Amino acid sequence: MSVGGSVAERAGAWASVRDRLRERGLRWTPQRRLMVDVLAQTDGHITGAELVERCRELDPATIPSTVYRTLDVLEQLGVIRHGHGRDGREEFHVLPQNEHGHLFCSGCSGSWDIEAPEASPLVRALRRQRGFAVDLSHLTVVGVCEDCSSDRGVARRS
Amino acid sequence: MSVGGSVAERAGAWASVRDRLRERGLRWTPQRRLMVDVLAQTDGHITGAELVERCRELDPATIPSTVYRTLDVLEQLGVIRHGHGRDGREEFHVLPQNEHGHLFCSGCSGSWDIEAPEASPLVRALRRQRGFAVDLSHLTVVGVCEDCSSDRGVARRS
DNA sequence: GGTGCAAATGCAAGAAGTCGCATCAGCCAC
DNA sequence: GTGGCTGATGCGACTTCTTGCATTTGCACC
Ligand SMILES: [Mn+2]
Ligand SMILES: [Mn+2]
Ligand SMILES: [Zn+2]
Ligand SMILES: [Zn+2]
Repeated sequence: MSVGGSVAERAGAWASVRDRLRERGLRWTPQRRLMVDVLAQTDGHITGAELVERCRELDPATIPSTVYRTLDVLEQLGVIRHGHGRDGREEFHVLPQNEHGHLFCSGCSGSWDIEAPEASPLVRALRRQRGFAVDLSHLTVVGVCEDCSSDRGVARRS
Repeated sequence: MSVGGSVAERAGAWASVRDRLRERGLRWTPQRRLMVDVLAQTDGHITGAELVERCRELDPATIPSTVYRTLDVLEQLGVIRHGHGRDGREEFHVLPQNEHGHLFCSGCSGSWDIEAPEASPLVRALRRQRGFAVDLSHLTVVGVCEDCSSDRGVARRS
């Protein structure tokens, strides 16, 4: 399930989490409420460890295993989606306005978003050749950026 | 540095590791010799944890931190290259005959290789638009395969 | 064959999760 | 409001990997 881009839709998505859980026979607990509060104030990306930390600031009794399990549930609801950062660790896209992947340079550690139009050559090729539907949020491409390859990855430009 | 595809080139690449280390002022130790022996008998992919285990079978005194540090060194020599598996953990391509990425279905847990021709639409688009050189060995694409999307990801076909 | 320096190792502590299990508590029915 | 079912939490053990530091050892040079 995807979430729309307007401010109202974003606010609505968070407000509806409680009801969406109950519809599925799942429960609305103080721990989940805290996590949703923190996520609603988060823009862009967050790792599990970062979320544990931010929840602990508000409630020091926060338990990591509960946070990680709830992240799984929230992803099933479609309110967050994970990709993988430079080191392969999961990073959650929090209500992404526009679905995107990530591009990392292994030379300079730079990173850029990959928007849908840029990914479409791959997405279309896999769809046509295999009927495979690529998850763009989950796409992480690594390589060497233009600056780093002309620098040979080491020298500083003048 | 990339390694060729013939049997002779593969054997040669392993045999030259000792000299390639020394050229760089690095050392050839019993621990490194063991790891190279194990890797030379490995086809395809291996994780750090798997390599630790296989080294321990031959030398129970094997220490994980030594293995992980040596994997970094061997990757710098170009004799292995890492990508990321389904869970984001590093997986090392051991003397890959043909460089390839991986495609994972999140519905059925299926996986397939992505060979260069299939990746070339993405590789060319990023090269043209950004001058970015994609590392195909490092590419992991996740999504839903044809069977899983026609099944709605759950039903069994008749 | 010794010597010395820098690289590598072993070890221990810690980070980031994951999992099983006993206990707790949301929530639906009454 | 109470009770009870079942899902969620807390907790502890474990996995996989990382890092700092003291100690060891490869190897270039003589
Ligand atoms: Mn990587
Ligand atoms: Mn993933
Ligand atoms: Zn760069
Ligand atoms: Zn599938």
